[in-house]
Amino acid sequence: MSTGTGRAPYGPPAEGARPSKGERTRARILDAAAALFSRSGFNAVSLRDIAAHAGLTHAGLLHHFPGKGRLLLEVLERRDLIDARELFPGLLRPGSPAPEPARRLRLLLELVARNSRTPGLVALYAKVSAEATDPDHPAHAYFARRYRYLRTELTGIVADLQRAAGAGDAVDPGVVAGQLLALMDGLQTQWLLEPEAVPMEALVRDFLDRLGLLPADGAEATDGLEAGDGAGTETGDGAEAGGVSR
Amino acid sequence: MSTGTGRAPYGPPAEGARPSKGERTRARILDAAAALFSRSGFNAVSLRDIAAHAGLTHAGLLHHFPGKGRLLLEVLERRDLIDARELFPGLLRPGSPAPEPARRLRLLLELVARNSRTPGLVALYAKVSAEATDPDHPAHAYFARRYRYLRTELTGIVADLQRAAGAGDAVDPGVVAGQLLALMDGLQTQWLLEPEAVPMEALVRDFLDRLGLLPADGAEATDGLEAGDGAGTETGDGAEAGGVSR
DNA sequence: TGCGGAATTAACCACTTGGTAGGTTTTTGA
DNA sequence: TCAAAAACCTACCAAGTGGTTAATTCCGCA
Repeated sequence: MSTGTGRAPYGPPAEGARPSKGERTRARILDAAAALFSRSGFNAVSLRDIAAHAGLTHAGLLHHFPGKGRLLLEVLERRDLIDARELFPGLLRPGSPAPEPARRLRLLLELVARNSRTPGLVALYAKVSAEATDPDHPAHAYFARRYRYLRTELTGIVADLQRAAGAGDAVDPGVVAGQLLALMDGLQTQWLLEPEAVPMEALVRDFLDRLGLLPADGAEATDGLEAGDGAGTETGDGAEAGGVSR
Repeated sequence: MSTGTGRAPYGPPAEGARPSKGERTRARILDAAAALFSRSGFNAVSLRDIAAHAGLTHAGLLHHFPGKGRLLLEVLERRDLIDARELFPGLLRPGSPAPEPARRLRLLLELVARNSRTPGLVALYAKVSAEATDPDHPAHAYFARRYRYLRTELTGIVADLQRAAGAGDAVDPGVVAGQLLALMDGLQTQWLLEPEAVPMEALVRDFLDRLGLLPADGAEATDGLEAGDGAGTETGDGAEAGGVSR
């Protein structure tokens, strides 16, 4: 969202300087696409809708993105960039200087909490990941890779937490990771249908607690919230979050 | 699937007699719609696709169903009818002669196992429930009602199981029910993307086991499988299952 | 056998879809 | 300042969308 991101199509962001007109439009288009995909999924949204939302023609939009599928992928990737910067550094840069387990757990819970406040992109990931189940879907490979990565990464976190808590390998960390990932996903669908009936964060926290993976607890749980969002600056009109659990 | 279901639109099925031509094509249309919705979701499938699959024109299809949304709802409802007949009798007939808890648990696990063998309708519920998150979606009310019902019903089952296992109320049955429902949902999305990497049934079973809700275990787990499908006779080309967890 | 209603169709409607072609305007950097 | 490049628009395309209408074919029953 907000200010400049990339300089040329798919290129790295320009750091200090004011973004060019093209860069600004590109960002506006991505914002609009994220908002509309969130509301109605991928298939039900037209390029003309998105373009109008961004203040240009759909032909103008296609000057910046080669096609609808590509646009979707860029929306998803940009979200990962903002959201998972800390939690799963390996998703972006394969060389992974992972933070310590306790911190990663806290970041994970913060993410769930943040999702609870932002239906928009939660809906994006929920809808598009379901659509992407179809092997022909433009984001199919993206989501398959994503889940594979998240499962293994989450397995590592769980194993670390078990070790830290002295809980041994009473339960297979891979199993717990798969369950945790599924839990977060499934809760989102329910929560989108009936927000007040599904306290996402509490349910995830309870799940972890029952496994003895939650530290001393207390009031330190969500402190430092919003601290990790960094350079993205979280402007945007629609919403945020959604990045990891879906 | 298979033979006759309703006599008139939305009417009860005719029992013994051979179904009329209209009833037969209606069933064929529902079969085709289920198969195609499963493959690509609701929005991405056209009435012409469905009609062609069923061997008629899309105008002919619209003689039997007043519109696309209605068709979707009937597909979903028919699935519930076949699938949840025993597990959640209250979904169909509000007067609920519920089976005993142990049996319901077994039925639940059987359902998960059956889902693991039938991607088609699992995909249907996964995709459509995600789409239906949108308040304007024709199936929105259906899914909201469905989840509400499943949560309370599952809460009852969990409470019964806790009582039967002597596990007291160590954990809130409502919490467990919500988690269980989410777990089953979330696993389906992952499983559809990468079937071999996600052993759905084992993960659900493990979750329940850790809560002490699984009985003695042993080989009796999936016996009597397929026993409960009853009059629907499970023909159809595409697949089955998917009914409850999504 | 014949008749009435159900089933089905071809043709059409107005509208939307993603994408392209070619020209015009605006930015940008020298 | 000025020209090249990037941005953007109008107009178009072929293909599809859900749905309607009016006519035809078929089925089932008397």
